[in-house]
Amino acid sequence: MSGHKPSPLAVDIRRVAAEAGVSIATVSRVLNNPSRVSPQTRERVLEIATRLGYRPNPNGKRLRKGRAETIGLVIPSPPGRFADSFFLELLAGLGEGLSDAGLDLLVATCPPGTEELGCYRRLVEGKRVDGLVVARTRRYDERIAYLLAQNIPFVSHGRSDLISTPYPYLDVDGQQGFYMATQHLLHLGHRNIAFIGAPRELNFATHRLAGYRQAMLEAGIPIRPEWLLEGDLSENSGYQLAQILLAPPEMPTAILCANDLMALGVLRALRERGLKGGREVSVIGYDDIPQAQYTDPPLSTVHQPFRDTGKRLVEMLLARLGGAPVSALQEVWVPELVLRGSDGPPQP
Amino acid sequence: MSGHKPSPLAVDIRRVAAEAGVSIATVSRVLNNPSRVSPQTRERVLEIATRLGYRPNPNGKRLRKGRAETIGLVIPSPPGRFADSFFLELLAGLGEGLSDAGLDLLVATCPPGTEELGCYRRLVEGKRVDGLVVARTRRYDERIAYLLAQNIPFVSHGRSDLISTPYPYLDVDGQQGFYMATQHLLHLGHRNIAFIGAPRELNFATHRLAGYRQAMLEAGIPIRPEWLLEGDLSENSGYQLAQILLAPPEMPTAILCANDLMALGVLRALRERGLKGGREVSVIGYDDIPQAQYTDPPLSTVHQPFRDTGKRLVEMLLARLGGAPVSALQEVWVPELVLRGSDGPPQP
DNA sequence: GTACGTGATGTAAACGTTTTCCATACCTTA
DNA sequence: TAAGGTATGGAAAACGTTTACATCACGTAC
Repeated sequence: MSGHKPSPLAVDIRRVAAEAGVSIATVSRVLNNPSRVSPQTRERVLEIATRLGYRPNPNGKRLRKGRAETIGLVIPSPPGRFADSFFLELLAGLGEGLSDAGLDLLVATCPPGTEELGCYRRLVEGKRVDGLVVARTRRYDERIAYLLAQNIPFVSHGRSDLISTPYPYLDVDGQQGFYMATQHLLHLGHRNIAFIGAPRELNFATHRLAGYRQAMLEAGIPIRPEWLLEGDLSENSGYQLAQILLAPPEMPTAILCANDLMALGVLRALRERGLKGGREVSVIGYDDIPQAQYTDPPLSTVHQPFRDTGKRLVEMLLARLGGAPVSALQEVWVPELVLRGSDGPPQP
Repeated sequence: MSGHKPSPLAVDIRRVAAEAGVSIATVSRVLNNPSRVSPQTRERVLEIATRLGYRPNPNGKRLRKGRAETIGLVIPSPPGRFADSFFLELLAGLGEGLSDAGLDLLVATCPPGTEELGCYRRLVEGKRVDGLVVARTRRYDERIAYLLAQNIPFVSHGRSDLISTPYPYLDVDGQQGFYMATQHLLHLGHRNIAFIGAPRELNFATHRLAGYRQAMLEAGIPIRPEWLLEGDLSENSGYQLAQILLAPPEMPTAILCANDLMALGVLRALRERGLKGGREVSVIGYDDIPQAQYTDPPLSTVHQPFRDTGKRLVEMLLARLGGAPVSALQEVWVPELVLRGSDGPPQP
């Protein structure tokens, strides 16, 4: 019992050619290299092709061209998937540009126990993709090292510090972002500013921390080690760490969080203690996730334009596939500090 | 300036055959139909194939077999993308089963302005996928109608009411879920239960509403029209509608929300008015998104096993591709009511 | 001893494109 | 008018598989 039969009359290039009274070569040329064929026949073939609803079979094309006409994105295994909206926005941005270029987007999620690199191997060594987008870069990123070694085109969202060979990336400058955020708090008069960071192996963790450090250093304010914590980017983690920070004897007057989710947790902890974010304690997050507008108080944060990022990443990858040199494909964007209600001058 | 060169020595089936001293047909058989070849040669070929790291070129295979070896998922355009974690969990579940089966997952996101059906057309008429997963079904779902008409295998997450031809689906019974939730509230003594629903065209909206209606009917409690609202599933929408419900003269003692995000909004509205969820007003959501555990109070809700759903959807789709009859591929799961802190007996 | 099934392998065709090479006809130019 | 360039289109090879069919050797049954 066969579940489905293939479409009754597959209309292939032969059919179009026959109908138009030309060779298949001509039909192919009309579609891929229109200038190589006379206007009259071009029109005729085109008309017939659309009338018949002809769509070149992608597999034939791919085989002949030796390309997959597909780019890949590997989504890390979900235990540790803390940024849902990030990936979906990115996906949306990627998809948009790709379908315009006639490319497909292959998404692989590596199963929980699996080595992430294995997913990449499968995709590139199995010739399933022409290029890749690498997200959530780590400080030393073996994925990037691997792709460089294989000499396969890719672009990375975020840099990887400890890799010497240049490669294309698009990064939003987390250092700058948190430099601005910290400076803002300093200008408001804060001196006791705590920092809840991200896991060290993630590259942006280092950058955001560096921004905080730089601002504090410039202001001549020493950083208390007990106010320098590291969370796992989950809401709950922010909540837990806030408990530590808010315990006596001395509380910070402001808390900087490496992402919004943790900031949400901090706000929850404040609320439970009857403290109001933005009054007793200022809180600033990073990412500007959708919920950030609706917290109580609305969360001040550093905005990342994920969607635009995705779109640009596609452009860069396309350029790379087209042979553009790496040096032209390294961008660092400056993020924007979005002040809502969760920051304010310190209580006297 | 070419961005990258293809791998220096592509190892194809010919190479393996030559190395093993057999014909390419034999190599192919070893990989696809091992019983057709003698144990000795099978071993030898296998050994050589792995030593050389041979991977059949997917495009050759796909062309010959006339299949895409890919299944598709269309993610709706993000304005209106209210369930981030839903799609990512689903993706994770799908991906897991698929890579085991050697299939790829093609994800298309239709650009904001675009007709969603167009994405489906592109995928199936362009022969880019062998099958599809349809998510977030609508009451009359043109996508399902289209796929049925095209006779292309698919499974749907959720049913579509107004389509007569049977098709494979996996649904979590929202009616049952909210029937249980409402009954629970009734048992607690609530009589004034409001309902914030989802947009009517979404199929689960109808189901969840029906569960509420059924329980109220059985209890002999008339439903007040002013307590029957419809939101857009966003957190903010829940917040706005709660303002209406909480306005004098008379407030409901419990509010049922068609999804957790809106329930979060309701909790926020309560908080702002100094009311405590679960004491003054009970709130129950639907979905059990990650944040639900961490709200204040923790949100009582109806749990949907998205990940398992994704895994099962793949199994069903595979079965369908293998020719299983539709009648064996229709499942309705019973969800689980998860009681946390946001429900309780009504205030006297 | 001939005929025949059977198991193992090879040959070659096909899948649907793109692209290289040729052939033809035309136009230009000396 | 001959020579050579240019525009146009066709024939055929190639991309890397899978699979229908042919071949061959061998054991078995009569």
